[in-house]
This record gives sequence, structure tokens and C-alpha cells, in this order.
Amino acid sequence: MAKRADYMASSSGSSNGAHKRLLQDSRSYAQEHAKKRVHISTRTEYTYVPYHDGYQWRKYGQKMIRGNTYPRCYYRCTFHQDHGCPATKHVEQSNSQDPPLFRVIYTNEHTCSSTRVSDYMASSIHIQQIADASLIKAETGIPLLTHCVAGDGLIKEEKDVIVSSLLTVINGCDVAKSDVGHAAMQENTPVLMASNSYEAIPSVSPVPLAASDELKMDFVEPLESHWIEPLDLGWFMEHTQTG
DNA sequence: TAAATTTGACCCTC
DNA sequence: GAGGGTCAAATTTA
Repeated sequence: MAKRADYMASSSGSSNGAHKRLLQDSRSYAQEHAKKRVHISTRTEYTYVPYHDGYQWRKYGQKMIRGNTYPRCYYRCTFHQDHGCPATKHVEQSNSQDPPLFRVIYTNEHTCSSTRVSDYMASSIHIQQIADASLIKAETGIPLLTHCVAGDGLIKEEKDVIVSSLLTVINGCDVAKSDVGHAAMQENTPVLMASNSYEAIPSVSPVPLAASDELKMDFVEPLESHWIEPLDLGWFMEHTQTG
């Protein structure tokens, strides 16, 4: 990276020969760097609260992606410089509902310490699996109803809603038990929630959600409006305890 | 005044 | 050459 930075800094005032050498250096450095990229883990998540995952992020870029209505925002761990934490994430709004659903792509794991977030990530994967299983169960149980309404597209949207809802509620419960969440509730701090416009996307981590009845109701409505069979919570609880 | 965000430019890959 | 990802100077915010 230092070599690339040198190139960037000196390219404007260099002669043609020096410029070409620096360009070659820069490219060979990039190729060498690419060879060293052995294992990069990525994980995609759908959520209504893309900025609430327990980590501190710093925005380093935003770009309109071809074919997308909304821009993609690029975030890096705040401790990228201090501790060399390689974690990054990309956030993009995936629909225009209210509240909008966001797709979050996490790249690399955090090397800065935070146990609570590890639990959250584990929950995320677990919930994804549960939602998948739940949908298969619902689909085999009422295939005609599900397919007559909206086809396979609905299944995916349904899954997104279920995953996001469970994560939000569970994470809200988790945070509510923590000091931070408790303090936020005591202060009656408003929850930051992005509106339909991408311009409203906050670039800071929002106040943790408290698990309230009102919050849960927000996620019941879209399920009912699509004529989807209510989630089998008894089965969910059993699966969670035994799994 | 330091830290965070914005945004245009640049580099790399396909 | 197009498109995605990143950099870094300028600007904003706390």
C-alpha cells in the first residue's frame, strides 16, 4: 500500500519515464497483492437496521451501481487504521418499502475484539437456516396458496422479511438487556430509521432498538398483507432450543 | 480542532 | 471501455 501511495503522490509531477516505471510498480504490486489474497470471507444479510450490528463503521465511499435504484455505501471498521481490522461492509437499499429493506454485504471478519457481535453473527446464520426451513415447511403445507399469490418471488421476499424481523427482535432483546440499550431506553432516545430516500441513510450507528410490542407489530403487518401463513413460533422455539 | 462524511478521481478486473 | 472498489482532498459536524 505504501508503494501505491507513493505512486499516487508523485504521479502528477513525474516525467514520462518515471511515470511509466511507477505505473508498472503499481500494477505489479497490485498483482502481487492479488496473489496473496488467499481467503476472503463474505456474508450477505437483509435487514431493516443495516447500521446496527454492534460494530463501529466509518464510511469511505458511496457509488451508484448500474441497474440499482439506490447507491451502495462502503464502510470500513473504525479500527481499520488503529488495529488493522480488515472488516468492511457494503450497504444498499433493496426496496422502497417503509421501512426499506437493506442488503448488507460483510467482507472479512473483525480482528478487533467484540464477543457480543460474534453472538449476533452466529444468530444471523442460525436464523437464516430457520427461515429457510420454515418456508419449506410452509410451502409444502400450503403450496397452492403461496404460488397462486405471487410465485417464487414472494418466497424470497417472505424469507427476507422473516430473517430481518427475527434478527431485529432478537437483537433488540439482546441490546435491551445490555447497559447501552438500557441507557437508551431510559433516555427515551428516538430510534434512527432511514426513510424511503437513500439520502436519509445515516452513516453512523443508530441507537440500539429496544424490544417493544410496537416493534414486533411492525413486522407482523407485511406478512398478513401478503396472505402468508403465520410463522409457526412453537416450532421455531423448539427448533431453537434443540438446535 | 479533531473526527467523520462527501465526492470526484483513480485503479483494477472483466 | 465499462463498472465496481478505493483513495484522499475538501467539507461538514460535534
